[in-house]
Amino acid sequence: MTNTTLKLLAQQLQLSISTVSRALKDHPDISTATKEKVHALANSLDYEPNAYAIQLRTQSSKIFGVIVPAIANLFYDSFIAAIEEESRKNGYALMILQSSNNPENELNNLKIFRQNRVSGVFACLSAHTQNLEVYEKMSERDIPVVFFDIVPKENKYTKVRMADERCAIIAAENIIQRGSKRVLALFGDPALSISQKRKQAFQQFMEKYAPKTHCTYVHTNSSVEAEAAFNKHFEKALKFDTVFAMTDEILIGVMKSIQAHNIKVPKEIGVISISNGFIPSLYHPNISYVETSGYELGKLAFVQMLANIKGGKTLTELTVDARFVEGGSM
Amino acid sequence: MTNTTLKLLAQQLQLSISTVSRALKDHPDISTATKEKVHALANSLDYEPNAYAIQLRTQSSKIFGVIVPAIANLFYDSFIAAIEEESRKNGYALMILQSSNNPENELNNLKIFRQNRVSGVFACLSAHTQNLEVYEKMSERDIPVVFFDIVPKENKYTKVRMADERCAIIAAENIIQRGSKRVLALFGDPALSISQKRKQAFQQFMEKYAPKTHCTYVHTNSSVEAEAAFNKHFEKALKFDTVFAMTDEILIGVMKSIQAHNIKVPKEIGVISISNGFIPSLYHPNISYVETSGYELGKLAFVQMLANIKGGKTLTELTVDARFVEGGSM
DNA sequence: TTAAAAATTGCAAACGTTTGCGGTAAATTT
DNA sequence: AAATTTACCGCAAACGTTTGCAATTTTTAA
Repeated sequence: MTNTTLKLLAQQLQLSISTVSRALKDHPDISTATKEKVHALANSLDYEPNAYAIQLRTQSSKIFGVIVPAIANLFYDSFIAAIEEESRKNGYALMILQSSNNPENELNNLKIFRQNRVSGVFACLSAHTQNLEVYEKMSERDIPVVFFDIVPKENKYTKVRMADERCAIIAAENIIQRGSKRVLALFGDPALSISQKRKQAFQQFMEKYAPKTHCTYVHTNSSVEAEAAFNKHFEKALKFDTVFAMTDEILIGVMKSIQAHNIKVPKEIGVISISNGFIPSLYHPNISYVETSGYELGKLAFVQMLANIKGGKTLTELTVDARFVEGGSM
Repeated sequence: MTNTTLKLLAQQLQLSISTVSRALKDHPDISTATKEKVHALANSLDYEPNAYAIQLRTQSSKIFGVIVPAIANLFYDSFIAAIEEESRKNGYALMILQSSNNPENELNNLKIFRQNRVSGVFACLSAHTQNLEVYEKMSERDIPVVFFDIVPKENKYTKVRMADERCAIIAAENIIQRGSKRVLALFGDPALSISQKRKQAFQQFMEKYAPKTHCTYVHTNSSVEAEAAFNKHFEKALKFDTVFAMTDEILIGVMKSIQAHNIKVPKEIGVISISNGFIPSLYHPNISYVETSGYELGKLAFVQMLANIKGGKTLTELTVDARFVEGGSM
């Protein structure tokens, strides 16, 4: 079956295409009588405007592009869920592509976005992206880019991210409040700025406000590494009374070891992490964590995007605040 | 900056638009000399074909639509990851929308897909969708639909799903092999055909091959309910030696209770579930499970889609096979 | 040398919209 | 009754491609 077009409607109604077009969008030039006729026929014939023709004519699509390292990720998928919701409300659709942390894919994805003339793109840099030229190219094309989570350092870009330092500090506060004497603090890939920021803030805070507390800092790249690290340090005579996990991945490794050794939480050891809340809720007792909500971040990013589109450029770095969520592990 | 178009290239090269167009796609009619010239200029001017113009002209977009109940879901996001990979390989992009299990959203999403003239849609029915007219409308428009996971009953549709009965039977086999005497079997929403299928297959198999084993069947709708159900049944005098969880959600509830009571797995109780593997890997020992891979399902769905597009209609129901993955919980 | 074949390139229509502008008929004002 | 305003509608160009066909030039064959 061939799609119904304005032309078809016009023919059947003995009207011009322009009249039909205007009638469908309630243009004041058109009489109510014809408007009704047009709407009636359009409905019965299931008229659906051709988005491509519209975009070609108006030079503006109603599509946003999104680049994430991986969709299958507890943080990013809640981010995506958030902007998807907002997009729908605002009449946009989403085109989602994953970089798999591969700069080459990132390039290709951007290309697809350009070819589809997206109205804007939400981008999370892949881990080791150095070259930001591609993103410059987007700006030249007047396609706004909102960076999120993993963002470039230069402040000529629009970006939203978690308040990483605050997260680390909130965690440290709670550790101090617990009266911890020996803590094992596990961080992620040391090459990532997110690991650096969190560790630095954490360490500074601890040294300043609890200089007597003994902290051991370890970097791990996976949950398996985290498990091994915890095991190694745990089996030494000096036992930790608290463990801090910078990410869900690390927490998972830690908890496996804790379960394996049948260590009592929080009696024998306190556990605290930074998370969006899903993983901490899987254990008994629930793990206390500092919340970093991908969902909130998504909402914020969307606001930024809209501001960018409507009011020209707005170059700011916004962060979404963190809050402590009490589980039962401290 | 204005986008470079064929017209622009043509002007600069003193060639016709058609020649430039053909040169860029290596049409044999064009001499190598001009081809080179055209490519050179196109490169230096960063020419990107306008996807909308192409689609308008050729009446075929290179976009697939995907509808899932929720993106933030361990199963669906691996499904999405799979078709995203394949799509990229085949020059397609993805437009992903979530229904939030709301038939109204589902309708709107389909509309967006139609307006964007997607080449095909992958659809997972929302839980209580009854009216399949909308999908008929897609077919009328020659837009193939591949259903996945939650699929319609009628077999005039193309669908891929997990081998639900097989999953349940594999689980039952392992339970029997363990020599279980009393098992608690937890299933999901009884309204969903997936729950029905799994339960029926499980029950039949058990009754046939282990009639003496005492099975208690319970339906729960959330992980909290599952936890409560496990608690309730556990606290009765008659203890279970094995528990079966139909989904990750249920497994999560069960495991919380198990941790809370500090029950030893697998010594005091055996645990087995149906899962894609992520959740079972969070516990120590890893939970044994029957694998249902969203990733595999995605690959399969994509093959079906391509077949549909290339070779006209192929109405079949394909299932991806299940396999048992040994953890340490049985 | 001339006719025919092959190699190149260009013309123009079409895809389905939107929109500035001009035109006609009806309604209102003088 | 003439002049002016208002209400309604259509023409035609444009967005950036693709593609059948015709036109031109070059090569080959006779």
